[in-house]
Amino acid sequence: MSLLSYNLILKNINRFINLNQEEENFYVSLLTERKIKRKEFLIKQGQISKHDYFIIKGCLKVYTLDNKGSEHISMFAIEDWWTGDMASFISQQPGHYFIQALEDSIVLQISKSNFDLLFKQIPKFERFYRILYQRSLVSFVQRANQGISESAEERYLNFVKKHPNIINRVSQKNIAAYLGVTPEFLSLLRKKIVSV
Amino acid sequence: MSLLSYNLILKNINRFINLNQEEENFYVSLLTERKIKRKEFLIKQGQISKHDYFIIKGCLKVYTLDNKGSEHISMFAIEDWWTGDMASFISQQPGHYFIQALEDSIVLQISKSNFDLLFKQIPKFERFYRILYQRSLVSFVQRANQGISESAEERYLNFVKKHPNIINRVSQKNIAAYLGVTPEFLSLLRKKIVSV
DNA sequence: GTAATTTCTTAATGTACATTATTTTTCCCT
DNA sequence: AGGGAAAAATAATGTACATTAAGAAATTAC
Repeated sequence: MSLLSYNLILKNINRFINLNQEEENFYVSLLTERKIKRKEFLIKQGQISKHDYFIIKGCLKVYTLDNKGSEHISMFAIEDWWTGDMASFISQQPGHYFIQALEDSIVLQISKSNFDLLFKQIPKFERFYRILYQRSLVSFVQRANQGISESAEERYLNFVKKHPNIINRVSQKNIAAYLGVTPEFLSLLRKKIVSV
Repeated sequence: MSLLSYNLILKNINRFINLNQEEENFYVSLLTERKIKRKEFLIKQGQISKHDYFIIKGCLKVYTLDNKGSEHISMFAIEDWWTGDMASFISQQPGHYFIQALEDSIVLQISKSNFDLLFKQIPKFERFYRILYQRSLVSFVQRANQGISESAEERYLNFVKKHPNIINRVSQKNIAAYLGVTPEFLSLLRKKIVSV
């Protein structure tokens, strides 16, 4: 595991809790680095999710396929973000999500058993995840409401404003699958927006 | 604070962590009981949310008004559930949500300062909230996806299956505002479903 | 560097749901 | 218990977005 990876994840964690040198060493010992090429999968629908992931470099999408076979992206994960199929990881039951790399990527992963061990050995991590989940909840509640209350055009404009960096890295087809519209309709929206 | 309230919230907490007698006493000392009549508000949009709530009895709705003035319900809170405007409560900034009683209700509330104190005095509560938030996240991620990927009819049928008890207590107008459709369209859906 | 794929655009037609208005039913209040 | 208010049903018309199909542009792969 490279020094770069090590620094990035510890800096992420140190936003909320302070670890001493010994704790840092122990924590890092629970992680493994994994390289994944564009189009490869971290997990697939139906599998039990064995790991939780932190992105060091690259970009991935988390998505499901509905019964009609169409793709719904629930998040894009880029550098310094956490991702995974939480429901499957926690329950160790088959999951509903695919996680696929959109660019060659590097992630750090922690296994379920090491995740459990972590809380036993360094209870401070309860606090870290309490705060991390709390913040995630705030944005998911917001997104759940937006999904229901806003038009596709509003959702697109909000996404552009909030994640300009992602817009430039990800195809419109994927943006459409995130917004919950067809690529054709997104194309139409963009044309309309530009012409205004 | 009644013995009934006391037992219900401690039982809820003991699902995830074990408190000794002293800890239970301290925890309960941080709470206050509040009665609220049908149609009254716990919090209103624009206010800073001073408390987090646990429902002892009754039923409330958490909702926003969008810029067109229409109502979007993000959850119904009933007995043995937690609720609040988490974003506002945590940040102590003005919030976006209303919480209104649909029936005469009794809640236990904890203030922001007591919430902070709780983590200092009984760090086990980090674990409790870590697990609570983890579980909420799992269901919100699911709801965010359903909001985007399913038709109104599918969302209605899922809601009926998942929360049959709530269906019977809450008006169709409110169910419609939760599902993100008009009451007129929900009425049409129900007619169609019954006739099948 | 060029063929092969994939992505993006444009346009015609179709459908899920909104809006508005009216009537009927249920519920609430004193 | 009865009058008033809110909720629910029904129906006509309108709109946001889907679907299908075809061609143009951009990327990928060998």
